[in-house]
Amino acid sequence: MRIVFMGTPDFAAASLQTLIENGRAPLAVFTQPDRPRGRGMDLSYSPVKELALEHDLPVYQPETLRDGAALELLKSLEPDILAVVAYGRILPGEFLSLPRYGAVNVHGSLLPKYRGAAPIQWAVLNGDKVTGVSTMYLAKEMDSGDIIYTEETEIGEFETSGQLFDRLKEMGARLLLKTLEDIERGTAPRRPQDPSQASFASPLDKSLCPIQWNKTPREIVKQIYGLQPWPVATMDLEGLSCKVFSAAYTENRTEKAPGSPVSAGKNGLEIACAGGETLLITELQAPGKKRMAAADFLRGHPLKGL
RNA sequence: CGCGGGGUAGAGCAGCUGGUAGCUCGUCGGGCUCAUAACCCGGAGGUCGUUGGUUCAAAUCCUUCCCCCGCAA
Repeated sequence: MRIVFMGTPDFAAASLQTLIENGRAPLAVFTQPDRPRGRGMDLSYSPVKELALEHDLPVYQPETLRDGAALELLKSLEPDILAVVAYGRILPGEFLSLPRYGAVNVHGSLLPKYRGAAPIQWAVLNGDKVTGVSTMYLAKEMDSGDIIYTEETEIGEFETSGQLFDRLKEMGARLLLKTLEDIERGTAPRRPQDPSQASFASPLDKSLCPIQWNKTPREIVKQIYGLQPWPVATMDLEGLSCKVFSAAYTENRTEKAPGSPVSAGKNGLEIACAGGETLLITELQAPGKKRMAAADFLRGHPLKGL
């Protein structure tokens, strides 16, 4: 089967890796153009490009798919199927209908739930206990195509989006491999999504970061872990906007108003939440500093309110 | 040269309008206590990231390089 792979970030590279390892190396790889990134704004390759180059796969990085050139290029490759994983662009309809088997996609949620850009993060943020990955046929509307396979996994109570991301990218990679094999074999199922069950996972942004202490401890925990590795929950301490990385539940109750410090010690910084419950902040990062245990921070920044 | 913050005892910080360094925690020893992550007394531990310079004198001013971090992508 002649596969053309389209993908860009880490999540996509995992799928590409699995295809290569299992003798399904694509005949060409599309990925987003090199962009300046990182400190110093150096030009860098996407993870997919790095991997493709390692395996001497042809790499194409069109700036746009809509100028005709990209479509001609794809035609010349005569693919049987497009494997699209977090490519970063909407594919024009002609791309989807060109290959014999169409285009399949890996998505980090149990569709139709969490269509869109940040399905994994929203599953964590919303406190879901279970999520998963899906493979589907690409359709014009984002993430609305017919489902081929899904696979579930539990979300750990203190699992970050990043950790879940790493697990799901591997699950997604295996599911993609199975999907491609079964499509070629003619045994792949195809099930339309139930639009009434669809939800949309919008991209994350920094407005989600400040911790609202009038929420419950679990809601805040989910915010803290769901916003990692980016953009990271924040709280104000001594006038500093600190990133918050880890927290633990407590048995304590307090009369203090939500957001008030309740105790500060070697275990961390205890803050009042909704309903008199408290949350223990155990790891944070002050501006310009490294991430550190809350107890370490407290040594150099004794709180006045206690 | 994309913008910015920072590198001072094991840890986290202060000192930075120049005169060989201080706080909290930890650590070691002793004391108190039924007991303690409590308290008291005492001790150890730092070439102040690196290079060169200014100066009678620099952690403190200027300079080279290294490293860490945030923003932005």
